[in-house]
Amino acid sequence: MGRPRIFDEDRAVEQAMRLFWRHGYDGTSLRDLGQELGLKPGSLYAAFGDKESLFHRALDRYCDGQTTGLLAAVSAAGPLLPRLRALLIGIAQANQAAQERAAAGEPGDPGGCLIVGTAMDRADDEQAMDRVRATLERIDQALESALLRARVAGEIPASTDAAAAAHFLTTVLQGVQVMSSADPWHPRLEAAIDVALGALHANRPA
Amino acid sequence: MGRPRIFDEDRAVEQAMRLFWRHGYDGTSLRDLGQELGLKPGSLYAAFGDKESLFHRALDRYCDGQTTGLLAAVSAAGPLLPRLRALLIGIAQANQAAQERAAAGEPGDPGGCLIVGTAMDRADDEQAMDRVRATLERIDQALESALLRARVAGEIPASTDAAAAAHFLTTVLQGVQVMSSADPWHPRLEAAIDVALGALHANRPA
DNA sequence: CACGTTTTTGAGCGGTCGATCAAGAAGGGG
DNA sequence: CCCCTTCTTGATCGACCGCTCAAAAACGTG
Repeated sequence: MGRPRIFDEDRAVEQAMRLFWRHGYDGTSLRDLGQELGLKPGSLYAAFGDKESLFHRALDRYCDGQTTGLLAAVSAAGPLLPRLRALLIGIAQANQAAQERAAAGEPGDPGGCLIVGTAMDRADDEQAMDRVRATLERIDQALESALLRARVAGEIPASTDAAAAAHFLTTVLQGVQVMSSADPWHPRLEAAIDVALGALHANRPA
Repeated sequence: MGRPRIFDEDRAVEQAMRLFWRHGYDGTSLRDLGQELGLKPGSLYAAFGDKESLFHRALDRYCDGQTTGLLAAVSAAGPLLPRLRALLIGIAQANQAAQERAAAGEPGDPGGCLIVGTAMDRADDEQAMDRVRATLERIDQALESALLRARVAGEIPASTDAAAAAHFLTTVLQGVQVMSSADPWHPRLEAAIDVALGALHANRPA
């Protein structure tokens, strides 16, 4: 009973996520959100509570999307290292494309990374930081299990410390996010990625 | 002639830098700045122009400080790799200490990195992004020349591509900033750093 | 077709934002 | 000592912030 909702809650969270992704938490006002989502303040508050709660839901969605994409890219069949290479270069290319789109005023996914941005300017939002940490942990574990499989397959040396290598890759992944957000695509980043993956080929006990 | 200034402009920029560093651009209001710097709005505007100009000066100071510290750490005498290891672990420890200080409400340097934060949420501030890119470039070049010296000294293989390795290290450095901002210190990050530096020892042509 | 229930709507709350400006205070040059 | 210049001060501007709420609208139900 009662008047039915006119908007799709999932879709609204998705749009809110893109706004927060593009403009950050402080840079996204409730009026921006209301306009983009087609919701007046009253509906927005009835549906999501306050701005922080909506941000947390948007961040959750972003984290889910990122981990899902990474899991798919990493857990597919076949050699792991070429897929890792494609993944890292894909991040750089996505950021380059976003930057060109922004310069041309075209729509599309924002550049940068909401996880990195949240870690940088919402350090005292405990709930958000918990989500960031959990997501980095999931990425780490996905990479570790993929590395274990690659080790069994003989793709990387049997002496490889999979946990250390996984955390290394997670770190490189965040670094690539930062570098490619700051700098438009540069072939050197590709070379840097190859150095990173070469560390896995060549990883040996000290 | 005229009334002399009662505040030290350099010191004011330094304090502004710390505020922007800790709270980000949007999270730092002119009232915060005025209170911390002991300046009323009129003086602030007469001395620095608008908020964006003051931010650019603060960002410049931050970048100068970072590159100076890195140059000192990297261009000293002796083996390079141990110094790189100390540098990267020092970043992680500084972030851990800042996080503990923040939790205890004590003063001190903020955690995180203003360069990474700027890259994330001021992507369309061209002047700021130029400064970020230039700083990353300087870091890159400092690392490259240090690697060239280490190559001559036989510390790393003669076949090492110094430019690629330098960009790799710059990328890892940004990744360490992100990881250690998100997660309190974890021994695994140390292991990841060792994997990264192992890539230099073992770096070989493909 | 009324009724109760839920959602939508839009005005508007107190507060803060970045920025401005006139008036007063504090120096140096004549 | 007075004047001109510069800096400081504090009130204040319009705009926007996150947020609230009463009234209107749109359903299921009796």
